Amino acid sequence: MADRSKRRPGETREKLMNAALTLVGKGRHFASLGIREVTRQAGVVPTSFYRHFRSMDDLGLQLVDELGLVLRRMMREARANVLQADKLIEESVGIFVAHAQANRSFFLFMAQGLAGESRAVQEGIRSEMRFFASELANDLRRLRLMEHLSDADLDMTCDLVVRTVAFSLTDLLSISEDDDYQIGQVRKRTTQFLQMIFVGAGRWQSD
Amino acid sequence: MADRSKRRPGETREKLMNAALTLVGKGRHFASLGIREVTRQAGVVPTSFYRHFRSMDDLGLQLVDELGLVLRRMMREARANVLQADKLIEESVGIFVAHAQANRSFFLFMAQGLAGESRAVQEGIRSEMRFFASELANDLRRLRLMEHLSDADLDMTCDLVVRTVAFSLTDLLSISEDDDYQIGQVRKRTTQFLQMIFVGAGRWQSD
DNA sequence: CACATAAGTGAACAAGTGTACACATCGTTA
DNA sequence: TAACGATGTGTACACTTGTTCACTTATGTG
Repeated sequence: MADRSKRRPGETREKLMNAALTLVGKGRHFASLGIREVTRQAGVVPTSFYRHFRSMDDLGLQLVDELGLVLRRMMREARANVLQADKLIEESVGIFVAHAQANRSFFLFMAQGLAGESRAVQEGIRSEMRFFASELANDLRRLRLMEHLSDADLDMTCDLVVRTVAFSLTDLLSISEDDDYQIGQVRKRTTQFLQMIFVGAGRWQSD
Repeated sequence: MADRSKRRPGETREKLMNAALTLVGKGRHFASLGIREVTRQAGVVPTSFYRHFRSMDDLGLQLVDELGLVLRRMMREARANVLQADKLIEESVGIFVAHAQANRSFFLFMAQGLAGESRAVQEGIRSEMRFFASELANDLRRLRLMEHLSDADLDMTCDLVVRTVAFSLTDLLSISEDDDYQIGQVRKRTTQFLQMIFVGAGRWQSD
């Protein structure tokens, strides 16, 4: 009757995950979403939900996995575009901001999840951030930057950088999607933050 | 019948706000709380809710106001106890951690609200953080610290400091309330972050 | 092709939800 | 004391919610 097209495997699963993201993108908080609401948004009958997810928390966990892919794509692009260490910070922040705009709902979900309801989602996001930080540390080593820092101190620095950027996310996501002026402000300020951190790291010595 | 005691003005109002905080303290997300749920936890009939709040968002806003008081108390204590600039950072972080532990639910609410559902609550918390940062800038000026920084750069630094501390909140709140070792780790790491930032600020020069 | 399995559907139910209304009770002020 | 406004209560209604069950339909493998 309503099957106007053949069934693609995993299609409904995607539809459900996208539906959740869409609702988050519309300003809703993930923790307040219900199964029926999501299925409705996806144009699917409530029962279908259980074919793919055990609960909303489960859906959240699978979203975290996809979030990981988004972050990896972002890193790859950053590595490709940031060739010389000259404008390193400025360009990286630019790429980050661009990705945050392009995948707004995803990053909203991430920001929400950090203080979210599900312990598992929280831990998943935290883990993605740790991975991101460790990759950043690798890159800095590869570029022969901050060579005077011990491994532990470099990790600490990268952790601080990632946190700072993550916090900028909440700024970015709380302003209008196409307020270019404000977006520019956030980018500028974030760049300054990172510059200050790296100045500190440059002079850092363990005691 | 059930009025075993005389009515104190605003008693139910407090009970409702405390109930919401209690639920948040138990791991629930504020955005997922319902009116009935809160009134049940408060031991009050659902209708009473409307005598004090227009909606859940409204309750959230009033919680933000109280949060402001908590923060101000914390600042006052910090100012009283941090006499010499010597161990300034370490002691301040200590006081912060202690307050976060003592008012766990409040700070949980704050961390949630930063990426929360209600625009108004979000803005309220953001505003509290701005105030906090500006007070910090005042204190640093008063202590004759970072005198080489322009007002704008000092503001920027303090903003970064407050963000960093706020992010540590999510670390702190995601670990067990009485895992003293982990708490110590967070305190240590946060202290390092701030030290690195201040090293950067010490060498900072506008360009 | 046949068949097992995965994916989607619709109806149903008990429980929970927000909100409205009319009424009771308290504290205060005239 | 009388009357009033603020606060608390009980009942009711129309929805929404999560989950279950039995059923149909598509897909891929032997």
